[in-house]
Amino acid sequence: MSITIKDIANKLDISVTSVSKALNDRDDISEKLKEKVKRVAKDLDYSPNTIAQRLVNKKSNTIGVFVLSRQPEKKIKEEENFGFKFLTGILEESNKRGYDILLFSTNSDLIEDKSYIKLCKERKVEGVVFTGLRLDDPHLEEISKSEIPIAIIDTYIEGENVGCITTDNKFGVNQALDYLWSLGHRKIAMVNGHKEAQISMTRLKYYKKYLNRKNCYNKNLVFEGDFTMESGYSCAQKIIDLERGNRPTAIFAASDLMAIGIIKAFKDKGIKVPEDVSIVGFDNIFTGEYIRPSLTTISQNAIEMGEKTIEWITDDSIRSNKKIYLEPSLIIRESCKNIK
Amino acid sequence: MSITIKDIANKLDISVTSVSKALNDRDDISEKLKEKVKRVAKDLDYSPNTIAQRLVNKKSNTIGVFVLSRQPEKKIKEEENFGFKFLTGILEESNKRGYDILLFSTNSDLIEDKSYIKLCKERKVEGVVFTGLRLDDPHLEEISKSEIPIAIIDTYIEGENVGCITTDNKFGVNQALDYLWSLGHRKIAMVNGHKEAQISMTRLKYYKKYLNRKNCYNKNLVFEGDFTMESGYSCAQKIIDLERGNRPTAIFAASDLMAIGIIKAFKDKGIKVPEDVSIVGFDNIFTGEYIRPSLTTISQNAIEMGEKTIEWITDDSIRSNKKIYLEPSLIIRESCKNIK
DNA sequence: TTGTACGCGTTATCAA
DNA sequence: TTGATAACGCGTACAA
Repeated sequence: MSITIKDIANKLDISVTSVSKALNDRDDISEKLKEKVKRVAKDLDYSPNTIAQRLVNKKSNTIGVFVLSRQPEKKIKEEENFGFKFLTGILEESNKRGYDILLFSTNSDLIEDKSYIKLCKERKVEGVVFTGLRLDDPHLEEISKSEIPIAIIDTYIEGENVGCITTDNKFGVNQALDYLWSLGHRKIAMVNGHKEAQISMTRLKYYKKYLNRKNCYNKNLVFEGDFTMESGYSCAQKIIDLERGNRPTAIFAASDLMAIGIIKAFKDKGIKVPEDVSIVGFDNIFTGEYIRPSLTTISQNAIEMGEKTIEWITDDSIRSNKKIYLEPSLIIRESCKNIK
Repeated sequence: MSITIKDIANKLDISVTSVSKALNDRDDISEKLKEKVKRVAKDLDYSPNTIAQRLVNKKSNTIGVFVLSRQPEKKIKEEENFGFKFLTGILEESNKRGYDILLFSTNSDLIEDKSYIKLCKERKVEGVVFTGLRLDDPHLEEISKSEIPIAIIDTYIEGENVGCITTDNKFGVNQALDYLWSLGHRKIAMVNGHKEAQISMTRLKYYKKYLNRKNCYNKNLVFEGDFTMESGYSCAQKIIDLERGNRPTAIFAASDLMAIGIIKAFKDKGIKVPEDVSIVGFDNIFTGEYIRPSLTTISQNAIEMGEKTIEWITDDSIRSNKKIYLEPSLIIRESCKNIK
């Protein structure tokens, strides 16, 4: 059995109240007793029972984190679970602020019969982070009505207590397209993520806007993938099947994984990147630097995004701001060519 | 305020005991009352307070997971934190078995003044998983004396309640060397991880054994890196500095990241892989498939390793087995050449 | 079958 | 300055 304050009290023949006060450094207790208590506590290797503390304080000091997959229906290769990237920042910031991180994921079926919110309510978590939330998630309604703060990465949901931490996609898309445009590209295709990710819709919106402004928008050049490499590969095949004259000279992919798939497909057909077609990705994953050609991409700072979620949840003063945008940056590597 | 069983009891004008029994489907209570209670619970959107349950049951249903970095002193790029790879398996298995996952990492300074064990004791976790534990960690002693089960990935520590889940490194090293040997390589260098990782020592041991058996061991061909790409790069420079006649024809690297760094260094010097030198890595990270030449490597199944940690912790029947080995496999790609 | 009383380990209130 | 008592929400012996 564990040592409790009762054991300390017994040993010193004083009340548990005094022990509690001493250990909590309250000032309505003598220094002398404090020292005695602390020494005995150390001797006995006492550690407080946080469960009891949480019960009486009505404060769990815990934040729940859900790492959902961008594509739940498929078996996840761990490398593709983009969500884990945010954990470094989340952990760092929550430790700093004294919160425990309760980690959930929902590959398992078991968890499904309880809603996210139920899971959180039972554990009395004081905030929730979601990554990879889809627009067809059955629990969106519940999320929007939440009474505890919920920070969602890359998805904005209306709700008094929900906030969105995301990349400034408008900025990112414009960076990518400005760059391609400056290289002389006019027929720029987009390989987008699936419709159930809000960022897909956002990125498409700004892609459209940009090209419409330039009078170069062509709806036949928009392809729908699902963020995976495989989907990039098959979208590229469709592009290859286009008539020569209709082929884009550049492709903007909504994820690096898809960009890699696209490059692979082209390589398999003997089409050269960037000589025959230029490609810009999104995410800046590690691999992008090592493929050939290395991938030009829009870089998101995943660590900072993770940190921001915890900041937003734990700091009421910024919580009125429902959308936090982080500026992405363009990483220029080898996958684009000047065709002017 | 949250709804409690007291609220349900009040509403039905019965005792909390009956409510508790009904909700827990005990058989010393009438079906009728059960139904009534459950209906009201649903109406009120009641959810049990797990904190209270845990206090009274003296069971936290929680497993603590520490994701330490292989190289704490450097700023961690998230892509390099190999530890996250195990999370998929850990989460899957713990959900299946009804355990919560409390996630820790120790980049933050704050956490340092409390030992891992203290952190765990306070939270009454029922098991602990470590990844990235170093042999110079100040808390090893404490870990070995733990009263709760501790599963350590890739490190074996003596202790009644500690177990090690690891790759069968003997098998892996032999696979790599057998392969290189079969291609005609006799001068095989090793670029190892740092000494504070137990797997480094293990891998070195079997590397030595193998080459000694073949009468080909040369201690000047062993280089110490620290698993990072940068260290691979600098080890490669030392190899390049060797006199022509002493240069290895093949290199066995203890991590894919180092292998990538090695390839980079060679490329920078105009040395060709695999034409001039063959390379085998370890880990099978995602990027290995996409670099040029693609990387031949020993593949570990990180998901399964994660699963095993939870199995080992929660299933007493296998806990007497202090070492669980998972068989790695050789992934042959382009980075090795037959020189016979 | 139902309910009373107590305990889990801690903190807070208030009286001594 | 110290301590007795109640409370947090729930489960369980035991009594009714």
